[in-house]
Amino acid sequence: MSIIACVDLDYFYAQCEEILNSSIKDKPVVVCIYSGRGKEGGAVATANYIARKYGVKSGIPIKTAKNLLKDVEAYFIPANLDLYEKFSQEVMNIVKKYADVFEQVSVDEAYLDITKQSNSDYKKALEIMLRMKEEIFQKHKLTCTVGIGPSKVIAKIATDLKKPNGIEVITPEEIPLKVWPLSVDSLPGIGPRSKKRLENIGVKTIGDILNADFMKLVSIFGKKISTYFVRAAQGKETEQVKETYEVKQFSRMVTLKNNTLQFNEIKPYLEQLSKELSETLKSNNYFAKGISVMAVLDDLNIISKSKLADKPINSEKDIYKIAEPLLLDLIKKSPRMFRRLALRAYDLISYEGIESLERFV
DNA sequence: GTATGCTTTCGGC
DNA sequence: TTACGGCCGAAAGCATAC
Repeated sequence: MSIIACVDLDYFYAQCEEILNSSIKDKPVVVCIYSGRGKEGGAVATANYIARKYGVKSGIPIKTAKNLLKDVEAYFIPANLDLYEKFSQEVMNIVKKYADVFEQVSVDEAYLDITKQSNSDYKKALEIMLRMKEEIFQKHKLTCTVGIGPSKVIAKIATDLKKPNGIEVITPEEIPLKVWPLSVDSLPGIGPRSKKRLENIGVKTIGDILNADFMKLVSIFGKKISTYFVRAAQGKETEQVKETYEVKQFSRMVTLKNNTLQFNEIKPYLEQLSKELSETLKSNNYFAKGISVMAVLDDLNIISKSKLADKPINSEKDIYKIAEPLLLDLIKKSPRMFRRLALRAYDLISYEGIESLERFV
């Protein structure tokens, strides 16, 4: 039987800032991404748990956060993503050592297959993960939360139960007790929409999924998703921990100074994004075949248009040449003004891939 | 009808 | 009362080929 661990670095961006300046850590810390629109335009990336007690959380406008914290001393810090990336790499290098197979899924989260290390023994698995937590804290003064279970989904759910700075084991035998009473949206993949649809057929908890009429689930969600729900609820979904995590896309995004639908006003932003995206591709040794232009409208709805190039590209000029007609198309069909603009490169090919391709030509 | 591949939208962090 | 980032992966939606 597999034993999987999920490692989640606690309130990561804000914790990095606390480590950098320990004098702030007894106060609310809010890490912000400023848009450049007015002094306080922008959104909250994340906040420490003290700030969360006041209702501050990821995604809310910075102004809202300031209002929630107006009566207390609090720190609002602009995000320093490069710094967090560096912290992440150092910590993940420690985490890696404790895994048979290691998969990083985001800057602050990783899955570990620890079946062999633990000899399929949950008690041993707990000891190993406690040692890992200890090493991370000793070396970086950084806390994380670890969930351990028979599958990725159960490990993830275990993590969510003990945040922050916790550790939780859910053995297969404990799933009925610890997992089935939880609300359906504790299951990764079930958001507000699916939750509502499940509620309509009387399914409120994860355990309810297993008592529901399977054909009814299939009629609502289709066979594939319904099967996932059931397997995941049983702790029997078997998604593997994948060693190599290959990047699939790069994107760059900017908030316009003013909302507009004028091509002449938007053009300089597209040129800038083309330049930045080209630099990102080149510095990571990639070419892209697919280019997509995306606009966030003034009502925050998103429209996008994409196209495959005839050949892999990575120069600013080639990217812009594909992107400009896409932008003109979007402007033509947009029902509203643009607020933000993004440029994405997908269908990536690494330099090595190109070379091996050329050998066949 | 099903498989496949591409485009567009959604949602997590 | 409102206020609103910048990424990413993948699902959903759609077209085409057999």
